[in-house]
Amino acid sequence: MGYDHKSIEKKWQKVWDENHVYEVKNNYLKPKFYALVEFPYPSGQGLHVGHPRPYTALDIVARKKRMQGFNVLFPMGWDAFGLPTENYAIKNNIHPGVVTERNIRHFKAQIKSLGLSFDWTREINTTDPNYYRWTQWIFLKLLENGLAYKKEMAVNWCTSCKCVLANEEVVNGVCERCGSEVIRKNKTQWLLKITEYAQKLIDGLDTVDYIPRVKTQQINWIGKSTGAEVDFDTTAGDKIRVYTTRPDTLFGATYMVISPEHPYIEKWKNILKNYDAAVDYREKASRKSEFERTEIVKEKTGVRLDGVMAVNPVNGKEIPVFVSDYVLMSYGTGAIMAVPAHDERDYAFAKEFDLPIIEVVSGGDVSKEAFTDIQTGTMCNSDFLNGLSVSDAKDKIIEFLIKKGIGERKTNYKLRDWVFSRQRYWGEPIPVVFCDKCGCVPLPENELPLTLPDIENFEPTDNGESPLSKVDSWVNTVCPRCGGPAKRETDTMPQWAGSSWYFLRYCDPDCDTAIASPEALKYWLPVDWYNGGMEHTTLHLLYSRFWHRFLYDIGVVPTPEPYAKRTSHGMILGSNGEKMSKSRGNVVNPDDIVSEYGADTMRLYEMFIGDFEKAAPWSENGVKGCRRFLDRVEGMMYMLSDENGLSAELEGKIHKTVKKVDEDIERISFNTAIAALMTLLNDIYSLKRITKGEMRIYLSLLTPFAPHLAEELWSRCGFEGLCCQTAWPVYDEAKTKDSVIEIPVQVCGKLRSVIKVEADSDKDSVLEIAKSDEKIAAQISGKQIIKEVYVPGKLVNLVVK
RNA sequence: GCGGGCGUGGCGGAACUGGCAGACGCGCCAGACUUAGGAUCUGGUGUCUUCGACGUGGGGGUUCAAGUCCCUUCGCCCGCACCA
Repeated sequence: MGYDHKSIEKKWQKVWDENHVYEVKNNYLKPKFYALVEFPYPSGQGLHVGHPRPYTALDIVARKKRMQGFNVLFPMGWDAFGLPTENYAIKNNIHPGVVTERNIRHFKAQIKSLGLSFDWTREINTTDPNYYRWTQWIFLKLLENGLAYKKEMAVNWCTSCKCVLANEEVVNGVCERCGSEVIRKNKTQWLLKITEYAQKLIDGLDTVDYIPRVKTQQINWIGKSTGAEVDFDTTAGDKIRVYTTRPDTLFGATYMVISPEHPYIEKWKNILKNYDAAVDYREKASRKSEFERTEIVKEKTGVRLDGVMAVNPVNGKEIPVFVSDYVLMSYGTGAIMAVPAHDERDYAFAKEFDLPIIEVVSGGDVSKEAFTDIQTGTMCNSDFLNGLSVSDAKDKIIEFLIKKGIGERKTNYKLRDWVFSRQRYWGEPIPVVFCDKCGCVPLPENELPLTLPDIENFEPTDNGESPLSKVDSWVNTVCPRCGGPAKRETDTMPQWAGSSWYFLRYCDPDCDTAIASPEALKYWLPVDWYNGGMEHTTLHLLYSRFWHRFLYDIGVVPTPEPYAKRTSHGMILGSNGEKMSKSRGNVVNPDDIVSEYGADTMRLYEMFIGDFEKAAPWSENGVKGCRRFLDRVEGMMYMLSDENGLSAELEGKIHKTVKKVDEDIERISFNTAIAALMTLLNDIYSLKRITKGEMRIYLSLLTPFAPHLAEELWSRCGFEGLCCQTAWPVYDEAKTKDSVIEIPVQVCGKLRSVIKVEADSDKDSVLEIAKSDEKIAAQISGKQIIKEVYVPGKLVNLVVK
């Protein structure tokens, strides 16, 4: 039963292709609209039902904007470097390039079957040397501007992937990709100074339209805090600097804590009576993985350094110095002043080690717990700060510290620099060489792209070197500066490199003189609407904003921010409400749905499934319901009259529906837009008649959601041109309003009746009609009306006694 | 612990600035057409003690009026997690 989706969908996809209807030219005279979805990683598993959800959503937006006369850029490509492909290649002994090509072919066929209006002439692939040439170019620019550097550091090391991970890639102490244990390991790594952009990345959020949870998550991740750095003298005759957000509590500092990795342990080697214990503690801490170290939050451990004391600069008191792993070397100065009365961690530590707790902000009960409220407290036991509020005390103490030359204001960020090296084969080679004479030398731009050598064995080495290190002919080269022998960098870039700027390449994908021509960038940027997963908020989204802002600062791109608007879709779960996975056996293959019900049904269902931003469980019955709707749409063909105008019965409803669908698409409410189309269809079915004029509008509204069927019916109605190229319907606000409206009438807030009134009636006449209504009269008879409420066009409420 | 979000029929979910709670779809019930129905069409469908009352996790409040605002409490999801 129903229409033949297979032949219809194939037929119209061919027509669209042959007529190049979705291809877009850089026509700088037309108003532009740039709609973007995150390009997929072409995995071996093929398309997941989760992929079409954001794709269809922005396809609807793109189609609507196109119909509204915009020059719409809606591109697609492949984020194709990455570990799973490489691991698959190792296991099956196939070149990752071959695997990638095969996966892309499969993905592309699947995506194409959905009838998405991507401009495939702009398809890009991050593993294409003509693409990664420019990824490498951006790296050289970062290097040139001092934003890329090499450093030996403790890194997150995935024991299974044998590879370094960025902080953002470690989730609950395990590798985000494979779930294996992540340990700390010292390695020399490339890093990018994203921290230098921390403030710009926060400030930029004020200028863009992102859904609030994306903004707050980025702000929290960057983690700005303000306070002061303060120098404490020590009995060793040197100074130790701490960072604190609460300089106001300085009088309450009763001990100091330094991180186990703090260099002063070595510096004080000869004066410490328990140096061995400190070193032992440091060893133990270093052997803990990140996971273990953060898991044991309950108990505080540490070692008191014997032989050295710090001196509180405001009262001259000597206070003990501890080593504890609750202080991190990588944040602030790696040392803190501990104020147990007003910090929960210090409080717990002080209780554990039986240290004095001195209240310096009154308002709480420090014998029970730390008092951390900065709004209500008043300073006490603090000499010249006594009686001040916390914020006034902060200003005053900082002034004091500055005057004495023992401290200054300081802002810190939790954000760390981006670890940019990966010891793997399948990534962009980092375009630098190491020369004995000249050190690290960047490749000249005209030597880009530095292509990956074709190799046989992609197995990572056990010593943590990239597989590239085994290719002597590639590694050994000449120094571009002195011509002497040099060795290439063998680490490659992380997967996030190629995706940090791909939206720029779409603007001008074949440009071979720049990442894209300045004209194209000026025209298309910023991306008007970018949709993607929440899981990329602190990874891809932040990284790409960083690169973009950098490119703006050096004059390569015309806008400080890459994306004007960011939305995010929810996950599609299995029908049991759990995440889809092979092990749970609840996976739905999009190909099966397209084959059995058609692409239009698939699209419609994923848009109708629920709130676009929330997770929603799959329901085969829901799919069937959407297919039933489309069959009923097709059924309208048998009710078609020859009239061209709008019938009196439907005119108002049609204008309302146009308005509703239009507005709902803009506010990401696709499910209610579809509901409006269903309601209108039900109205048409009750009339059993539809005019050609009505059909024309109906199909125009439907085509962004179900483009194949809309196109088919458009042609069967004999309408000119293509449905997807027709103008988006315009509604008349006046016609969305009814002349006679229904007004609910309440008595004492309880609904008692509904009356019909002229829409422009005044308060008195509405109240009169209401009171004369039979049911209302019965309710109010013999009672005194003490209040009459009329909300124009909404309701009447009579309060009686 | 901190930050963000959520809690509405049997289910997915509507309800935009407080103004008819439950749109639309699924499921279910009844009827029609049928040899048949897991197809289609038509009608019904929040709950109950059904001319009425009660209903948006629980309790309290503001208001003529509360799913929506305020306080409080319980439960769930997501993010961060010793960041001084």
